[in-house]
Amino acid sequence: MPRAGLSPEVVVAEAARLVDEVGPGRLTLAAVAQRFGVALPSLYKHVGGLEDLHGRLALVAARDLGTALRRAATGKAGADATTAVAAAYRSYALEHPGRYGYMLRPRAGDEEHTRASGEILEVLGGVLAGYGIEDPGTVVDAIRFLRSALHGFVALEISGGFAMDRPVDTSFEAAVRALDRALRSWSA
Amino acid sequence: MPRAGLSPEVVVAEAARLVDEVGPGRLTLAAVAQRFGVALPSLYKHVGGLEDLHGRLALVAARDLGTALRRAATGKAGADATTAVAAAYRSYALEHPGRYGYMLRPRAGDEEHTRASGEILEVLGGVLAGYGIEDPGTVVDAIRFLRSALHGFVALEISGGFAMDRPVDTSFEAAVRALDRALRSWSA
DNA sequence: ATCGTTGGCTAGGTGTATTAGCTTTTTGGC
DNA sequence: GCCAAAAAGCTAATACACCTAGCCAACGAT
Repeated sequence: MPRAGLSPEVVVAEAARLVDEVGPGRLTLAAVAQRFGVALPSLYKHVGGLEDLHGRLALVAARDLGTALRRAATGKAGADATTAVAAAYRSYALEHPGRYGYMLRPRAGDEEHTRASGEILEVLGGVLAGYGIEDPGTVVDAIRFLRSALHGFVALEISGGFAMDRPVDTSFEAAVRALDRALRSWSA
Repeated sequence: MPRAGLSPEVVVAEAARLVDEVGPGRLTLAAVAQRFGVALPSLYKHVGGLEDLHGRLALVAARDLGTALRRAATGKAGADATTAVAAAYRSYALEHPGRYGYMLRPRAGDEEHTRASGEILEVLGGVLAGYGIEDPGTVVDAIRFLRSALHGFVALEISGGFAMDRPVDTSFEAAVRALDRALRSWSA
């Protein structure tokens, strides 16, 4: 019985790769086990079950997206920052559609996920600072608006919701410009 | 063996009610059958299976949302139309979170769903007309932007993504105003 | 070398989806 | 009204998937 060298991290990473291929909702422990050439129950030595795995994917997605956004935002401000962060957001979601789909479904009371989400919000807040949006309440509104537009766009794109005959890239650029205008006039 | 009086419509309607209670992803044929006091396989006389049921829910959601938006938009233009349509969109999604979650996952090649989605897009296009956005390509971009923002907002709200300490209603109003500004300056 | 811990395994139970085939009810033509 | 055909329910059986329990081999520290 040679060992497969599993660990929680390895299992989650492979599950993330798998779910990006097959799509969210089609992730099964059976398939993950098969990838490792291991019997299904062996996975329970590393993760708590399917729900637990979902939650871990949510964490991975939130963390990775957060760092991607952070990278994209550094050294930029205003429209540049908006464009860069939006592009990074979309890239991550399109390259990792499976894990992205789990990002919003963390395990109940997952402190790490809360922190990872906070990182994302902080980056978005930083973008807003470049527009002079500072009032605490207003910042929350603007963050939610920005996040809604980005999430909505990529969610629709991933699910094939953009069927009309126009390049999605073009529409995304237009959306980013629209966001920029909305943020510039936020105080109005 | 008295009959239960099932039909495709009745089954789908009950499934829609159920999924709004338990949440998308927790819909099972077993639970639907139990609601009717009927054995599970009996459902197969009316729907083609779980996947088929999902697709039918997608159709119901798209149709009902479309008519709700149409009602909200009639007799309004500009910011009024935007506000009314946005409110109707959010209301439908919050009142029917389960079926809303299936709206974007129609059965492959579902012609009726395409038509129902077209109705939604048409209403949104009508809103844009009030802003003088007429160029065909530009209209598509604006529709996608509007839809992204609305979908993103309610998707985040339904999944509990708005955890910060500020009323979601307030943020939604701010988002609608931002959308209005972005649309007013669309040609810029 | 050994002993405890860890990481695999098999076996078994539960729940869901699905198909096959049977029976009863309803219905429609005569 | 009767009787055949269709429709709508059923039970039985299969196929997966998740999960738990408990066994045994491999590894690592002493």
